[in-house]
Amino acid sequence: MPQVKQRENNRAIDLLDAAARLFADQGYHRTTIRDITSSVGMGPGSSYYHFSSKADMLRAVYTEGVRSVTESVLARLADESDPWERLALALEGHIEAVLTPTAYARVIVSVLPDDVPDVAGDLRLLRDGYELLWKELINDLDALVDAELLRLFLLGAANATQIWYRAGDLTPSDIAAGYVSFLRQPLEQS
Amino acid sequence: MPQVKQRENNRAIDLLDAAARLFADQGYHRTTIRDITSSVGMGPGSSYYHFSSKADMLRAVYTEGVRSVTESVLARLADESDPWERLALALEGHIEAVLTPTAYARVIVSVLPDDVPDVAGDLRLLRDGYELLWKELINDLDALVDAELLRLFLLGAANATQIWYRAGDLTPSDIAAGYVSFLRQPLEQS
DNA sequence: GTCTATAAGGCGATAGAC
DNA sequence: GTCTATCGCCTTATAGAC
Repeated sequence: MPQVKQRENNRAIDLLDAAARLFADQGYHRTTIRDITSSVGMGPGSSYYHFSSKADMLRAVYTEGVRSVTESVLARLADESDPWERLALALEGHIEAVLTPTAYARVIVSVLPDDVPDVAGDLRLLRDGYELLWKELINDLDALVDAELLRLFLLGAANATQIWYRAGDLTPSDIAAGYVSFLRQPLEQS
Repeated sequence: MPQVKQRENNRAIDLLDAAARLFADQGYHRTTIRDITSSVGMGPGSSYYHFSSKADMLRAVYTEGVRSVTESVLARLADESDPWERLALALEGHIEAVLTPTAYARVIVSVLPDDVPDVAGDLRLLRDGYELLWKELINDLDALVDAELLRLFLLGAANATQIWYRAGDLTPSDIAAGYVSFLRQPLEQS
């Protein structure tokens, strides 16, 4: 399997950039190999020099998506030790990655593993690895609730931003701060 | 446009049942007309007597999905006046509809309007109508927060259950109760 | 109302020239 | 490494028999 060779002046990266954008914008099935190659000025058959199949391109996009969102979240956590502040920072990193037009991480939200049976197992493993990070963040809150349900609640809401968000309204940072405050403060007036 | 004729012994309904199930399970694009017709014992061309196109079937499924989830939510609200209890009941109705294998409402979550440009406008109108109900429910809380963001937060998390839920764990009712309690009570120990 | 056969086009992937 | 041409398959939708 011809993987992406870093550091080389490599057109494979151009292909992946285009694939990530198109997969996120149109979905995997509606995106054709011709869409991807033509958007980087290649002929229809040329992508097969770099990737063995369309599903192989998705796997490469997913891998880079998980790597970059993990890096982005961890970078924000470096200098913070308060668990609730850490949660807010992580959420900000996650939402920003999920909403940034050029970010590969968009695809790990918009394309579900089951959408592409050929590589579903690989995609699920990548997702699962990333979610370990979130299990830790939630556990560190020591909240007296079902930690797993809380994680699914928060991450579900965070990923759903991709469906309704349109630039110009709130910033990803506003959304993250709002979401954490919903949980942190009691909303009920008593 | 040959719409579904109620009260008649009509195989169109069999087709819609199959289409709803397949669209929700596999997505719209991966589901073929042959999948749908063969699962009700019809030949490939016969669906065109009842529906003018595949997108037309999706529109019919969406319409019934919105109608039934609205009905299900409103039924639960009939005898309750406390705004937080109403929210919990509505969420339970919504999540149950979104998770029940035979419910058409699954499709309004799993198939996004933009997935099918041909009928995207119609689908968006149907969704918007349903969301009015939720704007009311959230406003009635009189919570001192951005009501629109709170609605998107809660509904986003509720719809995301469809991705991770597997029967046998929690019930839809457990999930709804948990989600509302996360918002209602302060999670932070101070 | 449903069937079979087929039209018309798009798809992923391959082959061989350059 | 990229091109063009094409294979083989699958798709939605239509036509006409029954």
